[in-house]
Formats: sequence, C-alpha cells, structure tokens
Amino acid sequence: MTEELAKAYNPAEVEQKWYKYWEESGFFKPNQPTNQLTNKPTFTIVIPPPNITGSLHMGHALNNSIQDLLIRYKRMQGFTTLWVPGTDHAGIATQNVVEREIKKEGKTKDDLGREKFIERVWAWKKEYGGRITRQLRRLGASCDWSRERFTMDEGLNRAVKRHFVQLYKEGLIYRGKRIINWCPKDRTAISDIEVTHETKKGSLWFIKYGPITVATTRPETMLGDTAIAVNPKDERYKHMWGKMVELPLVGRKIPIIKDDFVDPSFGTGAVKVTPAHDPNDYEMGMRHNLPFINILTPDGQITLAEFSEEEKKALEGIRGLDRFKARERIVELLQAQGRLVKIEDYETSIGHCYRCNTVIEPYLSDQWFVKVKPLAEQAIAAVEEGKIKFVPERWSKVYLQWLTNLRDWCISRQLWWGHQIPAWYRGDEIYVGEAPPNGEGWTQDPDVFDTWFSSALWPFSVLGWPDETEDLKKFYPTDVLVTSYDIIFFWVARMIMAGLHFMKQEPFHTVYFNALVKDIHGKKMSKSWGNVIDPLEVIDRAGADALRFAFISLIAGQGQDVKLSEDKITEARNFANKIWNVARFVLLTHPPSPSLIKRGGGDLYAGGGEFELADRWILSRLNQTIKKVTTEIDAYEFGEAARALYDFIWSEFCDWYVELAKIRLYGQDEKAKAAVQSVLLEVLEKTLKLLHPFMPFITEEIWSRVASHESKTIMLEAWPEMAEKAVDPAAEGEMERLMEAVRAVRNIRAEFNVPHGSEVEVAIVSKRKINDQYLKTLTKTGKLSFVEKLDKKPARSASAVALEMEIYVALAGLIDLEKETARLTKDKEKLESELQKINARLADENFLSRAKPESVENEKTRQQEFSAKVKMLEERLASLG
RNA sequence: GGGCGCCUAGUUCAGUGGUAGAAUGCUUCCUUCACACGGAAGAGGUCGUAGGUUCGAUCCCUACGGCGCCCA
Repeated sequence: MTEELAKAYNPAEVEQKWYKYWEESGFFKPNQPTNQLTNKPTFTIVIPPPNITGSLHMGHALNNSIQDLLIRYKRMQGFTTLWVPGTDHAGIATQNVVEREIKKEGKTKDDLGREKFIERVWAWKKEYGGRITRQLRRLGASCDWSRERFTMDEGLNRAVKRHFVQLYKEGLIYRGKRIINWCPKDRTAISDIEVTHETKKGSLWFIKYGPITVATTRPETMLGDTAIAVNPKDERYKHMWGKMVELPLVGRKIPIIKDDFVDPSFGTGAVKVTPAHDPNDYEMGMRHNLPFINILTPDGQITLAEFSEEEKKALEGIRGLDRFKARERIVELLQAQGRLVKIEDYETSIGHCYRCNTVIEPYLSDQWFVKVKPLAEQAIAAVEEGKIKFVPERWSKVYLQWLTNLRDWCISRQLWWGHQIPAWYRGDEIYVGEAPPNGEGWTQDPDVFDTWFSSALWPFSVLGWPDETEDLKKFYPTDVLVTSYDIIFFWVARMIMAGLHFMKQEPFHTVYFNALVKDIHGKKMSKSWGNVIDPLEVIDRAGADALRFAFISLIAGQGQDVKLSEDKITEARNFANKIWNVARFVLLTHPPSPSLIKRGGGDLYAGGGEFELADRWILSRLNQTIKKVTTEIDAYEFGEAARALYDFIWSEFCDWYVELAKIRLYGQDEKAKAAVQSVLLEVLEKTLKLLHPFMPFITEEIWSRVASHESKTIMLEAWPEMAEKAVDPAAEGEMERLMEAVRAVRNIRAEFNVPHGSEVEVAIVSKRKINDQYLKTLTKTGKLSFVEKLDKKPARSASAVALEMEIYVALAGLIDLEKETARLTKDKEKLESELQKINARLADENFLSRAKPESVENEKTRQQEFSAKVKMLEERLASLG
C-alpha cells in the first residue's frame, strides 16, 4: 500500500534517489528491453561537451534540459536512444587555471617544464574535471555515462591525428608564415573568430614623414614601417611616387608606393605601411616585396632584434616597453621633434581575445592552417539542399554567409595543454604522420591544436572513429544537435565540414539552436554584473524539475533569448506542487480494493457505461492534449508543448474535473465512484507520462506510488498516443455551456456579496438543459429550475446572459437595483459596441462580396448571438424600471 | 558600413488576416477534508509611430523611432 504523500512536494528528498536508481539500473543505455521489442530506429544526440574547467551555468542548464527532453521523449516512443556525454579539454582555459594554481606555489609553468606541467593538468582534471558531469546528473540528464568521452582521451587523440594527417596528405593543411591574431597575454595565436571586435574611441595621429604626412591609429608600429602608400588615383601625391623618405626616429629610408587599397579620404590619403603588424599592410608588403620587420616580443613589448646597430642605439629608450607605453613614448618623441602635425578623435574597431579580453596583436609567425574553402563548399551544400535543417531556420542564413566568406583557419596554438601537432622537423625537412618518424634528429612541433580542431570530430570520434566500431555503424549519423547559436561558427560549421569530409555523411539532420539565457532585464548573466543565478542553487531550493520546466516554458518559437526570473522559477515550482497535490488527491481517494479501479483494455474509451459528461469531456481534452504535446515536440516547439500541459493540468484537470469528480467520489454510489476513479487515474497516468520528459523526477516519484501498475520506471513507459474516439466535441460543447453558466452565477454571487456559505436559487432560461448537479455543486445553488421560455421576469434577481442562456439568480434582500442596472448596462454597452462593428461589416458590400464565405457566415451567426443577448439585456433593464 | 532580431496588460512574455491571452503583481472575497506553492470574482491593453496592401491589419509590406545581437 502506498504511504501517504506529504502535503507539499519536496524535491530535495527524492531527486538524487531517483537519479541513482536510473543510472544504476542502466536505463540510460540504448538497448532497453522495451525498445528491442519494437525494433524502432536509433535516436542519437551527442552533448556539446562542456569545458572541464567550467561549472554548470544557466546556459548549460537550458541546453541540457532540451536535450534530455528530446532523449526521454524518443526513448518513451521506443527508439533505441543514445545520448553521449563528455567534456572538452579547453586548451587555453584549462592551461590558465593550472598556471594560476602553480603560481600560488610561486612557480611558473616554465619552472616545471612541459612534461611536469602536463602531469599537473591531468592531476587537476582528475580532481576537478568531473564536477560538471556530476552537476549534469543533478539536472536529471539521462546520458549514457558508460560512453562518456573526453576530447583528450586516447581514442580522441588518435582521431585528431588522423584528422590532421589526412587533411595534410590531401593538401588541405599547410604551414606558413602569416599574419595571425596574437594574444600577448596567453602568448598564442588565435583564429579569426576568436577575436571579438569592439568599437572604441581612439585617436588619429598625423605624423610628418619628411615631405609627406601620414595618418595612423597606431603610431607605435612606425618602428616597423617599410613604406608609405598612396592611392594611384590620388593626384595629390603623383609627384612623390617612388621617392624615398626618412622614417622618423629610426632613420631608415623607405619608399612611397602606390596601392589601390589606400583610401584617399582617410586622413591625408597617405598611410604608413607596417607589413609585420597589420593584415592589410601585410598584403601590401607581399604585393610590393617590402621587408617585414617584427618589432614586438610574444608578450607585446618592443624588441629591436631585427634592427641595425645604429637604429638600436637611436631607439634605446624604447626597447622593452609595453606596446601601449611605447605608443605614449613615441608620440612624445615625435612631438619633441616637431613631427606631430595634429591629433584627431577617431572611432576605431579594436580586436580583443575572446577568452581574456586582451587587445590582440596582428603578428607575423609560423603557423598551421586549414584550407577551408573546399570543405566549406560541401558544408554549404548540405544546408542549402536541406540535408541539414536549422531550427530556427534563420540561423542558416548566418551560417551560409559566414561559410561563403571564410579565410583559412589557423589551427596551431602556442600552448602546452592540448593535442600536440604530429609534425616533426629536422633541418628543412618536415614529417607529418600519426606516429613519430624513424631516424635520428627529429623534433616534434611544440605547438598544440586549437581545441575546436578536435571538437569538430566529436559526433564520430565519440563513437570510436577512426576505428570502425559497432557504435559508429549503429549511431552515426546522429540525429539532432542541440547547441547555442554563439558557437555556430566555432563548432557547428566545423562539425559539418569534418563530418562530410571524413564520414561522407552529415553528422546530424537537425541543429536546434537554443536561446541564450539572460537575466530579467535582458542582460547577459555574468559574474561582474552580479546578476548570475546559479542553477545548482535553484535545484537545491526549487528542484531540478522546476528549473527545467521554467526554462522549457519560456522557450518561444523564434528562439528569442530566454529571460530567466525568480518569478518564473517560483511559477514552475508551484506547478510541481500542483501536480503533486492532484496526484495526492487521486491516490488518497483510491477505493479500499485496488482491483476495483484496475482498468481493463480500452473500457474508458468504449463509451457508455458509468461514464458521464465530465468524464467524456476530460478524456476528450486529455487526448487532444496528447496530440498537441506530441505535435509540438516534433516541431521543436517545446515552449508550446509545456504551456499546453500546464494549461491542461491546472485549468482543466484540477480546476474543473477534480471539482466535478468530488460529487461522485464523496457520494454513495460505488459504481459511479469506481468510474470516476478510473478516469482520474487514467488522466493522472497519461499526464505523468507526457510530463516526464519535462519533469523527470516528480513524475517518477508519483509514478512509483501509483499502485495500479508494476512498472519499474516511468522512463521506459510507452509515450501516450491519442485515442481518436475519445475526442468528443459534443461533450466539450456541453461543458462549455456549463462553465459559462457557472462563471455567470459565481460572478453574480461575488458582485452582490452573497455570503460565502449561503445557497442561492437559480433559474435558467434556455432551450437546452445543463447538468444541474454540476452547476449546483460548483455555485452553491440550492434550487435550480429550467424553463424554455419566461413570461414574466423574476423579481429581486440578478441576471446574466451566457451563450444562449438567460440566467437569473434570486437575491431576495441582497439585490441592489441600482447596482444591477449599472452592471447590466455595462454588459450591454460592451456587447452593443461589438454588435455595431458586426453590423457595419455585414452592411458593407465589399465585405459581402470579397470576404471568404465562411467569414460572412460566421459574422451572421455572431450578429444573431449578439443581438439576442442585447435584446435580453434590454428587456431585463426595462423590467427593472 | 552590411545583416538579423525585438517593441502586445504595471512587469515578464505567448499569440493570431476578422472576437487579444498567460503568469505575476494589484483590488475584493474564501482557511470548505488535493493544494494558501491554493480557490473564486474583478480591474487593467488606441498590440512602438506613420504610411501602404486588403472588404478588413496587432499580424503582411515600406519608412521612421527605440532596444539588443552578429559580421566587417
């Protein structure tokens, strides 16, 4: 027998218990007994691997709530369901964390040396790397943990090597000295998309280079100038073409060159050219065969290493200065020499490192690159041809536009933590291979790969690639990728490229972009803003189900950012409590013998029997809700599905059906009681199943207490299917009339302050009766009479019109004629104004001839309804005097 | 500079070519044996502004204003 349920739902007591049970029972694994029977196809999701340095934030919570929703839904539908979890080694982030840690011990990574340092990182990973996966369990994520992967584990390392070596052999990877984005703080190259641009107020300095004045936003780079450029169409400088001028401070002689790139309207129309420190100047340098002079150390200080002895002497005071200090100093020196013509305010876009926000430096260095164009072409086609669908669709435009204008991808990073590049050098020789080369004297490239170079392989590397494993055969391609749109370029595009290239098949057929989570004012949650809500704190306080439901019900169709508020979480927690209590009601009102309510076959939907209006109505509504929820989930409209469930459970099941069920439940008729109990149980059970993907814990907890089944878990129950024959428009229409009548009587009771406990007498004028027992119970009506027609209006009554009913509530001493008149007049005015609109419409020739016939019909019906109501109200008002 | 999204009740948000919804807050009533994390009733909106398309626009189109994001 079930133990009694607490009055309020306490998630903290049950959640962890159930998760442990599910995981230990192996329910998260793909081959469940139920779906082996049905032999349905696979449904696979790979998790966007969170960084091992991270802890669960709201973005993860939303993203994983959606994945778990899909996985649980498909699992219940009988698919062979696999959700592969894992974590990302997050090169820069992790290295920074461990560097900070050893700094506390007064050491740097160079003190330890590469090997020891990497050992420290692994030790750190062992200790802290599992935090986020434990937190995912708190959320209820039903991943198959036996298949958990890490982007640095042995198998994935082989995958990355294969990736690199194969692309190299195909000529899609090359090494070269190019201008890349350099982060002086992390002291590594980063790719173009790892740079975020911010428009900032700066200055434009006008500097005299002998006879010509140039304008620049970066005066400090002048040390590396090797030319001055003007536009060939710019007549102003025609006489200077090819002349040499002296570079201020340095004394070097540099030429004045012509190049189309120069914008004559910028500054003076003449610009300094620093090929080693600006991407555009680099291009010019290549075009005009200019020297490339590097003036910066890897951490952004001035170096004179490539300068002549004489120049070094002249610039002694600048050597070793930080780039921003150097800028100040150089401007001072130029000013002192009378070279500074003027300074203008200037807005300019400055690139920052997306990890540490340091101003990045265009920097000339040897790096490895992927030629992405051939890969991108396939990736573009896959989306254009609809082989991969984006939800919401508008993201495909962003994706396509980016892929169309793609530059080569710099994949080498000057870090220690990561997959070391499988390339070896001996003198001028280069060897690229999965295993080290034979022979003496080879040194491996010290650099590692961009973390995203390994993430790109995720959908197949986690399944065993490059080996041809059973998992790979069975689960690739995966089905849906759920991720947030901010990594559409970093990850999504690259997975598609890699998947198509190596597996010859799209890695997934659908990409669902979840929204970003913002605070209530639409601001990004960040520690510095102090507006962060911690998901674990919410889970502790309100339960994982509440957090999940809050998120899912906030999702709008077009992928608007989700603004999470305390109120929304409270609402979801209250909803959980509502479900708990309706279950409590159903279970507490079980009859003594469970066999009485044990339903056989499809009795409930066979019609007839002991079932009455309310039963037919709620079963009709239930089945339409089943259909609605199923359709919406299939359409990735998770918010709509959640709202449909919320409304059904709260407004229809709890507010109406349960109240009506009490009549029979607390009555004497045992057969009627059994009937209503079976309906209650049916609705409860089906509702729990529908809710399970949204709120896994509470549904399991309640399920375990429902005594009428022997199932081990709700997780593996079959997803409900709509019973077509339960849909009953007649019952719904009748209930609608009842509800309208009940609302009308309740309204009158409230308006006239009828004491709470006292009964009223109601007369209804209508051609069709409504269920009098229902109305009496729901409105505390003592005597209820129906008449088809009324000769004399009842005195001392308040009245209302609802649908095609006239409703009179006898009020005896309570009636206040003035108030009643005012009330009815207000109603009448409202109806009249609407009726006027309808009349005008129907008097309009254009409307009659051009509108759809059904619209015209509809308006005619409404005209009749409204005028009938207005007429009733007029008569009533007249009778009141 | 190019592109995208948003503007609906006090607030946070759904939604629809014809009749505007929820939650919360507010007002009033109710501790009746599922639930006060509750129930009932009510007030509250010229659907950003201006044009256009249409018989009819909150919805479609254009411009403008405001907010936000992405790319260069």
